[in-house]
Amino acid sequence: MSNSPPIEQADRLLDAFITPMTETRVPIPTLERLAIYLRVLLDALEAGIQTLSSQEMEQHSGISAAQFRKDLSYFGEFGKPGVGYSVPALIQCIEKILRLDKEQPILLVGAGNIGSALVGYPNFQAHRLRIAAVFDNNFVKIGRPFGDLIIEDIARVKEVNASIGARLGIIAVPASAAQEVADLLVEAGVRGILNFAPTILRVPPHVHVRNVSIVQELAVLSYHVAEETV
Amino acid sequence: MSNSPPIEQADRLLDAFITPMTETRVPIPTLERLAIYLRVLLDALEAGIQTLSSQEMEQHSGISAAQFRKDLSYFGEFGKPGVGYSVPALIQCIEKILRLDKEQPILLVGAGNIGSALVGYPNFQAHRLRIAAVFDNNFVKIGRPFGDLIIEDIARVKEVNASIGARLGIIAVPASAAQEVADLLVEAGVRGILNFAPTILRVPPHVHVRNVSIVQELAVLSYHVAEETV
DNA sequence: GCGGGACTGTGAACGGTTTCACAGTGTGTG
DNA sequence: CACACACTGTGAAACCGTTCACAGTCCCGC
Repeated sequence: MSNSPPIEQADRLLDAFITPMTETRVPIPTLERLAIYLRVLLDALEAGIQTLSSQEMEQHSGISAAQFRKDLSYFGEFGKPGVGYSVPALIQCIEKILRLDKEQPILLVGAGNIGSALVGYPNFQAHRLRIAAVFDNNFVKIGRPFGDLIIEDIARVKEVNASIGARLGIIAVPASAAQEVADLLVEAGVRGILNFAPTILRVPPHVHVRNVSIVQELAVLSYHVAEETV
Repeated sequence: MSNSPPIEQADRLLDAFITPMTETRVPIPTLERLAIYLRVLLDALEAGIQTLSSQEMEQHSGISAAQFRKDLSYFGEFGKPGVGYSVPALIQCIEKILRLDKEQPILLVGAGNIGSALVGYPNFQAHRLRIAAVFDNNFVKIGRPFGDLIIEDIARVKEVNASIGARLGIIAVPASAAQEVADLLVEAGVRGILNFAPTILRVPPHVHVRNVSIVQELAVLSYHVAEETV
């Protein structure tokens, strides 16, 4: 897998994440930024850039150079003083940290509009995120094709995931059904849920939930655009 | 418009937002939570609940009672000691704070999968968010119907918005076109942009941008689901 | 092989949010 | 009318994340 010039550095880097450094919890904002760095790095790679300094990262990502270095310091040492960061090596490191180095199967629940947008989403592939199965509770939809997949009965989610082994799930159903779906996903072994439904999900402590709320985002913007008028 | 029991209180509350209290900037996390409170309150209203304490809000929203009270304190005093908060009155207040009390027209750019999901999104209506026009640059799509609307040429966005007067825009186009679209939106008078494209947009300081990145969300979850395995 | 320049990694200072704890206030009851 | 109760609103403390600034390291040229 990739014999980029600085082999030994790459190996050193790839091992780094194994040691979770100290016992320090990694701040969630840091994880979110990691994904941004990765995007910039992938663009840089495409542009043929081999090396990047934290200064240059600041220009491309809008995140301060100090922040970038601090974020990486939670996981190890990835740069060379006087030079910067090897683009391909750092990509591999961040991918490994975020577990995007191996394909991540994902269960999608809800074969509606949002679900359609997700299965057709082109950016998943670059990050090895793959929607491995689609579920719905509408018997009219069950059995129909959906992208490359066939819509399955949500009642069978545990059964289906026994062979897939996905740890991530996406809930794209109406709010009224979301909690029920969450319970089924958890029972099927899912540990991380991306929730598009406007509800607070109750899940066991070992399950992580992230909510995507378009209305919430627009509400914050709505406040800001008016603020400046007053 | 609603003559709920505590009329005089409602009026007192509605005036409160006019005074931006002190010069204190409202924290963005507070604004984000405001939208969550609003959702809980609307659910409560539907369930016929007239009064809510900060304790009950904590149970329904997952946000601590102290946080809830502190958040509201940025805008005024909305509760009655010993009783709690009037649900209908507080709904009106938060709507007014977030400028969701009057219809907010929104320009949508990108008539693809995400765009489809957005025009069909049922939750917008409850918050008086309305997609007032849809644009694309693909001449095959221009002129076609899209939900209740007709897809217009992105080149005409300024012209079209002269009559709509929207201050909010949504970018749902590929990353390669996002910056160009952002520039056009800003020129058309948009002050707040919700960006679905995986790029950092450069905009003038008076324009607010919020990014929605599904990949980023999944990346954070991906980290967490693996973390607990080690 | 040595010196200068460039850039990283990180402890310490800073600033902003969240949490705490309690004083203040309205309500209902006897 | 007075007391007990319930709950709010808010200064102060605690916590966390960001920013700063510099010591340490590496590379390159001479």
